Amino acid sequence: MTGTTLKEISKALGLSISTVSRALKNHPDISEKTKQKVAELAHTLDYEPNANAISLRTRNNRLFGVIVPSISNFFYDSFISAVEEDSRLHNYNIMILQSGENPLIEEENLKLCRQNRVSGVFACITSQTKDITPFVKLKEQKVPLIFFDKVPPFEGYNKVCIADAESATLATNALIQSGRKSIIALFGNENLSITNKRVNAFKEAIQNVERRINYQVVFCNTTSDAYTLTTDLLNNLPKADGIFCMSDEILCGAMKAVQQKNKSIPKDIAVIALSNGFFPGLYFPEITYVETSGYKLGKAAFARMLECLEDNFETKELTINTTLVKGQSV
Amino acid sequence: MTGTTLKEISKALGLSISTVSRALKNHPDISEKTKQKVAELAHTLDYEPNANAISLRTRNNRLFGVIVPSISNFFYDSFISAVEEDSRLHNYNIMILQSGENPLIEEENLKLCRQNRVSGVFACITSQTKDITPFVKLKEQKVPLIFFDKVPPFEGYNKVCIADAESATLATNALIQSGRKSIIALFGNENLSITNKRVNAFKEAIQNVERRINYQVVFCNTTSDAYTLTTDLLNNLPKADGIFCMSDEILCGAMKAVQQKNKSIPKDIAVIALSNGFFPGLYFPEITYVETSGYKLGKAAFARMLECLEDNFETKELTINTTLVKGQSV
DNA sequence: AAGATGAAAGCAAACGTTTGCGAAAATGTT
DNA sequence: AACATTTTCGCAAACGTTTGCTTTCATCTT
Repeated sequence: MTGTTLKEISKALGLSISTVSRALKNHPDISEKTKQKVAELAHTLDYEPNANAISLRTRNNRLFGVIVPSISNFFYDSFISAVEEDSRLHNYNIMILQSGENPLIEEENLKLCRQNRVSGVFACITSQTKDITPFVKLKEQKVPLIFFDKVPPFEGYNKVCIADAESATLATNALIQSGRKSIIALFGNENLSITNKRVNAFKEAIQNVERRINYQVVFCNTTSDAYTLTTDLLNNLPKADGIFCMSDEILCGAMKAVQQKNKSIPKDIAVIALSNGFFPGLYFPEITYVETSGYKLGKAAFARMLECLEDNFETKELTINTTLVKGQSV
Repeated sequence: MTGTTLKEISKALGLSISTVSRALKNHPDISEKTKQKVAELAHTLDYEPNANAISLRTRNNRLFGVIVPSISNFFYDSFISAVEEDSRLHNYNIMILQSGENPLIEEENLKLCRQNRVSGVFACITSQTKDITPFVKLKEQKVPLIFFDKVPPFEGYNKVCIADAESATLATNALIQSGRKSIIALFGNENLSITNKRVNAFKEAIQNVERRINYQVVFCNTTSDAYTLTTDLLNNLPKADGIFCMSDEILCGAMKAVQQKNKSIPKDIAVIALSNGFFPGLYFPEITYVETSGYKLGKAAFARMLECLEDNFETKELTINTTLVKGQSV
């Protein structure tokens, strides 16, 4: 029922528990002969160390908490995959927690992390999160905390982000260079700094060009927001010839509206998105996008975590570069 | 660093550890006065019980393992959400593990579950999984195991599945009733029983109708498989007027091909899918689908888990009904 | 007033490991 | 042969809880 223990093995072999423990860990103090015997019996008895006991004793459970608004999201999924991959490599486990855009659940999740004495936490805050004191508690307990993607607007934390401004600039310039004159620009939640950075970069890119370019900026929180807003805008601005989508969710909504209007891409209208790459490949023609790679972000976040585990004091803000991936939509 | 402990509270208050422990649990043996004092200090000291110590002592860590091929999948995501929701309600945590269609990682994940002494496991096997002895170990240790969706073809296990045959029948009949005469039928991995059940139901539904209906069945493992195969078939069978998609992955691939061919839905060709509902809503016109709800599946699986935790012996095979959700694609 | 009752709290063992230190046995050194 | 050294192993405490049992008082009963 509860699995073999060191005690059982030690009894069966007439050894002490400590000897068995050391034998299994290949400790030099133990002779090859006993190591053999122990290994054998452990195997036939299907011995599996009790992770809880180990964590308790060593005060290190080799577990990371990963907190995201939702796992139904290819961006976070790829982030998680990257973290998971590296965790496996370094013999860590991860506990994935969703906060569903609800700060209360987010706090619950943090409590879970603390109660499980995780070795570190990767967190992407919800767009509703104003108060980050639950996160501060972690910091007080010296458990490394890496914010990623959606990060709080405060100093003194580790942050790993997409190069928000750069990515928006890249996308906007692509639209400009294809000669578009009237652009619908769809952004996400207005509360987030990630959104504002992108909006500003978008506007700046447009102002940097001599030619006069019309644009309309709107904010939408969901795919269906994006759909209805795009539909409206397409009706009100019949001359619109370009759509800028800040995220995959938005791209999906916008594309539905474009399909409904029966606009031809890229002849009638160009579409570009900041994206992880999955959704753009789903459409025909494939959507041109600026890659905001959750995978790369995850790799960077993990590397930073490892640094923190060694020397805990400093905090850093990192940025992941982005690249334009050409489809046929611009 | 390591958080407040009962010992610290007890010392500060001149009480014994056991008294503090009982006070925090509202045990009747403890007076209201001390309960107050303890609660207060615990709060100001930010006491959080050490989950590892509790699990070790009580041999019950209130943790479920959830093993899926991938979380980048709306079906599994919604399954996980359901399980998570109910787990939260019952004060359980879940450990989400991806096996990435790799039986080796799947086994690793199971080992993790065993080492963490989880209270139960929800598992969806990979399409490559032939050998289920790692799962058998769990059974031997009397930890409840619920297979869901993709389940092994053996007796004596708890299984919770979509009504595979029924869903395929429903979808096929919808195609038939709209008068389609030449159907492209796209299915997933041929190894899986889930696939075979659906194929058979599809064929049967077609044979049950008097009218002569052409069809072509193909198997595809990925979205891009579905895309290329659909493209080919659309070329070879210009008369094709219906597409049956066994899953969301397949739907996405097929739709790309349809968009490329510039076929009009539903005039030129009807499209129907077995789906969780997310992707069908992304297209215009919205795709008609038979709802194979991961959410409902999760709810059922959790309920079954709870039953197992009470009386461990029996095993059951359950089935979730499906319903047709009308879009404008048929 | 003496024993019985009950309320409130403490003792100590246990969960399964890890690990510093000491003990015993085997080997080496002169 | 006597001592020093090394190899091999065991003892026991600790990690932070929970819980059966005991102890200590204050309160009732008669």
